[in-house]
Amino acid sequence: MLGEFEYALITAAAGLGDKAYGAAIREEIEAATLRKCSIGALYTTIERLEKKGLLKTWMGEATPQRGGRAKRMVLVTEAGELAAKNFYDAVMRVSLNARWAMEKGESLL
Amino acid sequence: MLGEFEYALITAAAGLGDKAYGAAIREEIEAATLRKCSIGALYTTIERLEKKGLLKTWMGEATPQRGGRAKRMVLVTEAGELAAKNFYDAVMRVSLNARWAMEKGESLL
DNA sequence: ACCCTTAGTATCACAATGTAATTCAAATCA
DNA sequence: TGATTTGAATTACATTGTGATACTAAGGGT
Repeated sequence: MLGEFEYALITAAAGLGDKAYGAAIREEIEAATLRKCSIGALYTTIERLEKKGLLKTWMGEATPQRGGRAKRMVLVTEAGELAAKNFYDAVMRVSLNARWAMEKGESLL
Repeated sequence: MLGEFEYALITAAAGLGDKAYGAAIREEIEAATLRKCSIGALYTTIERLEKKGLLKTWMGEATPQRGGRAKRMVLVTEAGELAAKNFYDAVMRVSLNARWAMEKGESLL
């Protein structure tokens, strides 16, 4: 099963589409999470997810701008999307009947 | 931050109210999760959560039925509920805009 | 030409979490 | 008494999460 950070990373990458690369993903995560995302967490996790086949990555070209170093581009694979969906569904299922999950009077059936 | 299993455990215990003890929680988790919950996962996690003040536990009386051994009763503390809520909210926030989280045409705003 | 700043990636070591396997305890029932 | 049943505890190891630190290359200013 995915961990919470892994889930956040996949979701961020998926949202960025073809603009997904390390640093951008990091910003996404911080925005969505409201917490710092350390460099170590980022690249270590990217590597692990790639090893599991949930991401595919490759080095892009360096861009012609100050500091424009080559980027590690990231693509979420089918397996990656599926894993994310499973994580999400699992949390939803567990949260049925949880007080903190019931807002707006939804009965969640 | 809580892990996913920790979240499931707190949620199960909260749902069981004053009937929350090791074995019952385990069944809850398996039902909600659709996956096996090993004994080790259970008690190790209970212990860790208690150490962090998210749960309180104590030994109950042995019940007068075959094998009715004393139970370790579990109560979710305020801090525990808060942590669970935070986990849930974090997942929700991260999942805004995620394709797999948008069902029923909700725009999620 | 040289150094500073900037955008990025890479790695290591360790902490926190997740899980299986195995053992122990106490109570009934035959 | 001893087999059966409910339930808890321990051990050891795998997986995830994270901070600290280092590295690389480009542009800009002087």
